[in-house]
Order: sequence, then C-alpha cells, then structure tokens
Amino acid sequence: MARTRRNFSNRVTLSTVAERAGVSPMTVSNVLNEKPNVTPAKREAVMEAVRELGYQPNRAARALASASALRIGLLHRDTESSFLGQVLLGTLRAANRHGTEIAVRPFDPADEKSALKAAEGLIRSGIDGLIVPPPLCENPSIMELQARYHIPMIALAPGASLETIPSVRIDDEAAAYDLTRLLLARGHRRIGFIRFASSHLVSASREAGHRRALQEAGIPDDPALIWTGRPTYEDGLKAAEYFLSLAEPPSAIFGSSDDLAAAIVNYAHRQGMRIPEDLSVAGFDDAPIASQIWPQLTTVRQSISNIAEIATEYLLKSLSERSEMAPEAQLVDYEVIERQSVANLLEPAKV
Amino acid sequence: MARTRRNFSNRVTLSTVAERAGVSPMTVSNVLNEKPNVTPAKREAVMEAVRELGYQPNRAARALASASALRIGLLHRDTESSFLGQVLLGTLRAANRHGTEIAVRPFDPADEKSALKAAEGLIRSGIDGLIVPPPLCENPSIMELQARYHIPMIALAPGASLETIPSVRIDDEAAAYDLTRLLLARGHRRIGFIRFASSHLVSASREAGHRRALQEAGIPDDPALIWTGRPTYEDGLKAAEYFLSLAEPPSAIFGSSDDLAAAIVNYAHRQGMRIPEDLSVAGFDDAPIASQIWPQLTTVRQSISNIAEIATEYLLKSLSERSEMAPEAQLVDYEVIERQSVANLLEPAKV
DNA sequence: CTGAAAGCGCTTACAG
DNA sequence: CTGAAAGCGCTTACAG
Repeated sequence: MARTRRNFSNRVTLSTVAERAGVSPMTVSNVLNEKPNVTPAKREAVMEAVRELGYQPNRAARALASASALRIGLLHRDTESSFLGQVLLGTLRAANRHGTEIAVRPFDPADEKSALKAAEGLIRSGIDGLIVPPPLCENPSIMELQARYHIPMIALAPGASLETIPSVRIDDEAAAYDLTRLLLARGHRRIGFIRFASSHLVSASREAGHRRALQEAGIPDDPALIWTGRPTYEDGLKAAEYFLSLAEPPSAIFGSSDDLAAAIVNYAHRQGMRIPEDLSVAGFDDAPIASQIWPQLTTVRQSISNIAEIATEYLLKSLSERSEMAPEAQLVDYEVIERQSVANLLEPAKV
Repeated sequence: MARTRRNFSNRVTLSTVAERAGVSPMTVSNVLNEKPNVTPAKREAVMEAVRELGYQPNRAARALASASALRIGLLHRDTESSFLGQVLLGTLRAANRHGTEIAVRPFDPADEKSALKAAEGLIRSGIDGLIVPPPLCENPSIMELQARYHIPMIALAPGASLETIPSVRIDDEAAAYDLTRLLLARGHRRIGFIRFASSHLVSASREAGHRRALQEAGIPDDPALIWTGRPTYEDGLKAAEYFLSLAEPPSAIFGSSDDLAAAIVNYAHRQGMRIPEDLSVAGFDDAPIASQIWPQLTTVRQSISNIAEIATEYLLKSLSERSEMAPEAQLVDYEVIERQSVANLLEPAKV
C-alpha cells in the first residue's frame, strides 16, 4: 500500500485555518475568495484564524484547482533595454496575484521572421493569451495570429487604438499636444519636430498632437521644421545637424523619444552650444537616459509597468471569466515633466 | 452527489500521453523527469507520444505534487533601471523551469530602513528563499537576516566574495585588470581612475585589478590619478573637471561604471574636446548607456540576466533538495568590449 | 448559508 | 523495470 508523505513543512493550509476557526474548509475558501453569502460571524472567525496563523494560500494548488492553469506569453525584443524591465515588472505583479505563469520569449529584431516564429512557438507551447509590446503591436503579421489561432492578445502602448485587438496606452496625441503647449508657454515659436517613418503609430500620434498645439497657437505649418528618420541615436545626430544648419534654426527641438532628444543634446554640446541657453530640447517617455544626461530632459512620463500590469490583469480576467475582450484601447494617465533642458524665453534674466 | 467538472479545454495531460504510448502515467512521468531505469523502447514510445500530442506539463500540478510550492523573493531598488529587467529576466527563466513563483518587492533607496522592512515583509509572507541584488548585498543588516530567520539567501554580483552568503558574480578584479591592460596596450600611461567610497566592494575590486595591471607594467602609483566619489552622474562630471584641470591630465579615464564614463564623455564634449582623439574613456558593465552615447564606450560586459539565472537555479536546487548552499562565490564569464571611446596612441596615423 | 465529495494533473513512496 | 494508490492544497458543483 502506498504510504502517505510526511508533512515536512508544518505548512498552514486551508484545513488548518478551518479547524482553528471551527468551520469547514469550504467556508474558509468562500471567505478568502470574497464569495457572497457568508455570515459575518463566520467571516470574522475565519479572518481571525487567517491572521493568527499567518495563512498564505498555496498558489499552485489554487491554480490547479481552479483549472485556470493559465499561462500567458510575452514576446520581447531587447534584453538590454529598461523597457523590458518595466513590462516584466507590471506583468509579474498581475500574474502573481492570479498564480499565473508567464512565459517570456525573445526574438531578434534584425530578423524579419524571428518575431513571427517566436509568437507561433509560444502559441504552440500552449499559452492561453499573449501580451504584445511595441513595436510588435504595429506588425500586421503578428496581429493576424489572433484570428488564425484564436488566441486572445493585448497590445501594450501601441501609440494609437488598434482595430482588431485591445490595448492599454496613454493618449500619445494629447501628451504631445501638452508638451508642445509647454514649449509655447515658455516662449518658443520655432520648434523642430522629429518623426519616424509613417508606419510608426506612436510617432504619427505624437506628431498630430504637436501640430494641433501649433495650429491653436496660430503658428503656420513649416515643413522645414519636420524631420523624418529612424528612431536611432545616429539619426538623432543627423536631425540635429539638419536643424542647426537651417538659415533660421529652431529655438527648441521636440524629439518624440528620449533617445532622439539625447542625441540632439550630445550633438549640440559638440558644437559648443549650451543647453538650454542656446537650444532647448524635449523628449518623450521619461526613459532612464532622460535623467542620465545633463541637462536632464523635459519629457512626458508614461508608466510602462503600470500599462503592462493593467493589460495583464485585463487579459487574465477575461480568460478566467471566459469573456471576450473588447478590441478597444484603455487609456492611462501620463505626466509632462519639466526639467532643465528647456529654456524660458520669456524670462531671459533668469538664464 | 458532487458532479465532475467538464473538461473544457481538451487538455493533453500525462494520462493522454500514457494512453497513446501504451504505458502507465508513472512511466511517462519517469521519462519526462529523466529518471534512470526506463527501457529505451518505452522511453522512445513516450517521447514520440509527447511529440505527436505536443504535450506540455502543467506546472501548477507539478509544483503542487512535488510539494515544492516554493516561492522565492526578490528585492529591487529602481524600477527605472535596465538592471532590474536583467535580473527579472534571468530569475524568471529559472523560476519558470521549476514552476516556482517569484515575489518581487520594491524598496526606497533613499530610506535607510526601507530595504530592511521590505526584506522582512517578504520573509514573513512565507518565501522560501531570497535573491539579493546589489547594492543590498553589501548591506550588513540585510545579510544578517539569513541567520535571524534561517532563510536561504543568494547575492547577485556583489563585487567580491562574501563571507556568510553564497553569490554569483564575475571576477571584478580580473575584469578591471584586463581593461587596464587594454588601455596600456593602446599606449596609455597616465590613466585616471574613479572609485567609490570604500564600502563599495565592486569598486574596491575594480580598483585592485586596475592597480595590479599598472604595477605589472612598471607604472608607479600616482595618487593624483585616483578620484573618489559617489556613483552618480554629477560626481562623474566633477571627476572629469578634476582630471582635466591637472597640470598633466591623463590620456585616458577609466570610469568603473558606464554612468560615470558617460558623464566624462559629456563633460569633455562640452569643453570642446574630441573623444577619443583628445581623451580616451572606458567604462564598466556594458549598460545600455554604453551604446546610447557617441562614441560608444569601451567597457566590460557582464551578463546580469545570466548571473540571476544561475543564482536562482542554485537557490531552487538547494531548496528542493533540502541541501545547504555553500557560502562561496560562483564566478561567471565577462568580456572586454572595445568600441570607439579609446584611442590607439601607437597608431596616430589612424586617427 | 454551509459543507462532504470529487477532481485539477502531477509526483512520491512503495509493492511487485 | 513498471505501475496502482494516495496525496499535494485548493475549487467546483452540488445537496442539504
């Protein structure tokens, strides 16, 4: 006859709590899961026992019993970036609450097919849902997977609302609008803007917000003040070179990403310019580099970990309730952060 | 009578595989867990069935049955840094393999007691082991917790071997030695070095390696070429100011962290100097900033995600085998990366 | 409102 | 070498 295992750990379980509280394990479970229809007296007794014993539910058991056993996949590009850390942190916070495992898989951004392969591998490995950070959420062949495999997906910070899949993001248009308004309020009239190739939703939204602010201020469109490039450091240097060689250079440059803005600052320094006295610079994202350079960048802060947490929570909720997610964007707050990289032209005395 | 739950998901389980392979579930389990004493024929049959069915073990069930139900804690400081992402990634890789949950808890570096509180909270919440990234692993009051609560701990990249707790790290002394040797090989003789206050083991080890390389090259100690500060961007700027104002400035500055090196580059640019033509700069860590600035930094790469993965694996193994970890350091590989921030003084024609 | 029974998908500890 | 039994700590789906 099989022998029962010894209880090495003296673990406090549901039954321990039930015994102490003088109720059945079921009632303890009901209290813990906030089910209605438990008399206040019993609820109190259970809570007291939980407190006394320092009871912690066993997540594995919970996951197994609730037949959830959910696994969600997360695709990521770049182990170096702080972006991944933010995404991981938020996803973990939500996943831990639900006792859910998260399967992380990297892909090679240099290889066109790598992301698709990684996504399909993840799906075949049996994940129940997929979290899609940028820039994948702008990749149609990835988005297509949702329909092909009937796998729920949610996009992180896609820059604009997507038509077929739900997402969590800030309002990039409004945020860029606010930042440009700040630049205008500091007296800037000629503002250079760097955008990415048109396929980047984030960049398009930010440009739209920027233009709206200019328009409202009665500043006419000036194509010379829009520079289009790739979101790389090198192209940031090129943009700076372009803007500073104009007959009438802008007094401020709005980088649409902190990396780009940092490149501008670097280029200007090498030209012997002072920031912000000779040139103001603003970025977007509040990435670590925004406060690692000098002067620190005026920028827009979006909490990626918060976005990832909300998205994961939503995905898990819909999965466990077997309800469909609406293919809509949930907007979260952003914050314009003013640091030292933008001069106030209206108070020259203070410079 | 209680009714059995319906199998919504048509999930492939151990039993499905066993049926297909014509063996018992136990045998499938034995094959999957690489137990000895399974005939090759049965092993083959099982593997085939696994492949055909695309079977994936249910981690929750595995964790529950093996009574592991392990939870490990991870303390972290700064959600902004890419460091956390690396640590999380490595920890997750190992944790996922074991079906282990990881509980992440932040603390406020500005508040002396915050880290201690966070650690104690984590321990009271019932974790079975604790992963301690820098700089906590140089904090005696945290290290003390291991003995007080009998909780296994492992330190990440502590900079030097610790006496009471095991760690995984690179050989910082040897790495700094190698980097200084590279500087020497490129013809540099006057090399400025930035170190942190003595309590930083990482900095002390790196300084020791730097000095050993100089000594072997027959270059006498020059106290004027050692600058002591805090590991901040601001202090990097001060260090640069100091070194460049020397009557005989160094031809190269070794920053002992990439942040510091980046600050040096920035300061020099603002002085109108060219890097590396007028000044060479080297860093340490290969943090993202090392390749986000121009010129990109010559530095030492250590894979934090790799270190975190190895440490987590070791912790989990000792926990599940109920074996004690030896309080020794496991060394992992590092790599000296030569980029554009160091000039070769021996080939002036190439400048 | 409450709880005994069955089950989630595995592994442990054996007996054969 | 192989497998039937019991159990990990919960929750589901009921009956009372």
